[in-house]
Amino acid sequence: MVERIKARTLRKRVLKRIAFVDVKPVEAPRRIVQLVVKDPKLIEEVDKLDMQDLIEAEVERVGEDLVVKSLKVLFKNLEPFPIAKKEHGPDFLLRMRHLAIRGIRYPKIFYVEHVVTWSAIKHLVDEGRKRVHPPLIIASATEGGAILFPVDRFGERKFFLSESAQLYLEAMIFALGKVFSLTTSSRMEKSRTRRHLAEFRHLEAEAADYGFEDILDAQERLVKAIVRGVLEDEDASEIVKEFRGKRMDELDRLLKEKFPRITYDEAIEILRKKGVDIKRGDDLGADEERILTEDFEVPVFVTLYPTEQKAFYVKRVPDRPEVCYSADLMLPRYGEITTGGEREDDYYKLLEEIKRRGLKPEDYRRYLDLRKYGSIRHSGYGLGIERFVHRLLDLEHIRDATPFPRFYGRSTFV
RNA sequence: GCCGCCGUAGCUCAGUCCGGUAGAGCGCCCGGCUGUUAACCGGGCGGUCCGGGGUUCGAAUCCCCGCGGCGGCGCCA
Repeated sequence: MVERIKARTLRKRVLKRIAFVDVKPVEAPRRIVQLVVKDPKLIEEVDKLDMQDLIEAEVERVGEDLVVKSLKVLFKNLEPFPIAKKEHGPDFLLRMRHLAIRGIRYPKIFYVEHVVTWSAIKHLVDEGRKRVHPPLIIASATEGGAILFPVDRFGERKFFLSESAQLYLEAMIFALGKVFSLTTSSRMEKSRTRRHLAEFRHLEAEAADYGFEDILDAQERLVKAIVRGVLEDEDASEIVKEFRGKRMDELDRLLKEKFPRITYDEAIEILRKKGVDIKRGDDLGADEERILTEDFEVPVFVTLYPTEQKAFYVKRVPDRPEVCYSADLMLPRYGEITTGGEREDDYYKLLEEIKRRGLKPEDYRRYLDLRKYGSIRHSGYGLGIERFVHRLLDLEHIRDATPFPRFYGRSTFV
């Protein structure tokens, strides 16, 4: 049976009387197919092929082989493809990212990212959440930091790129109850680490009538739904196995076991027992997070952080106002993957907290209105898609978890 | 904002400590090979040694400044 195939060449091995060409079919570029060429005239043609030429071939299946019967070059490279089969440095691959994504490794990563994203969205919709579309140009900071990207002169005023949709989601719960958004958040954090991007895909959710425990449960369900979705997808599951090597049991346990929940105070105690010089009130740095999670096999929630360490909008624990209803979900040996909590719903307490932190109440007038005109207990969380993929695939650097990464310290972008 | 490392062929790097006329592998071009799969074997082409200044008879190599890249801290998802 002869079939026609349109494909892009990837590698070739040409011998005297036989040639082999690895190609990626146009309609399924993640698949690598080996074509066998025996006809002397066609071998001559194959010898002239460059990587990434687009060919059309008639092939016949002979046993295991796909034997080429005819060959036509539809698009010929004008110059040799710059990306070789062998090793490249990170800088070169970033400069060439628009071409590198044609390779073997990147398509796998971005396919998994698609499955991760889709599994998350499907889970949230199945749970009754509605997807909403918050703005990306904002007037004032969500968390009051100096990390905002300014939008240069939009009219008279200066605006910024959003670093979180949270404040808008809090408004939207009054329209739709349980909502979520998937937007691009931008943060000018001057971070040069393998888990930071200046621009990342931010999945955020907010729900009316959700308390602190409810939102922890919601985050646990989401993380499990994503992992389940990936494992149930045959291709994605295979890719994850390939990237993670033997460490698949960790994912099986993640699905089966309830995520432990320890308080910040308990985390400090654990660290002290492990010989870390730390006391209550201190920040949990990267080292501390790693040491803390090294004995856990599944993600662990660290809850009830000191109020001073968290944002102004987090609700304080009524009989212990020095701590608040905020939790980070930490992955073993990685660190934070989500942060969530219950929001302060009392107008006067929120106003007082804004003033106490030196923020301007007029910048948060509309946010305060959400409490002024009849509020409700509510909670939410945020998850970084790239971080999830980074950890799921055990990638060296988070910048490989997005096609066109932007991060601090790089002067040019593809 | 802070700490550390690096810049040599299209790509990945050696040569830098201890100054003396530029190297390898891959890619590319040519030739060989009946089953390859990072094919293999032989040959060839290919260089502003990041830029500028200084020391020296002589600088890829030592010193200073600049630019670019990489890792980490803090911050965060």
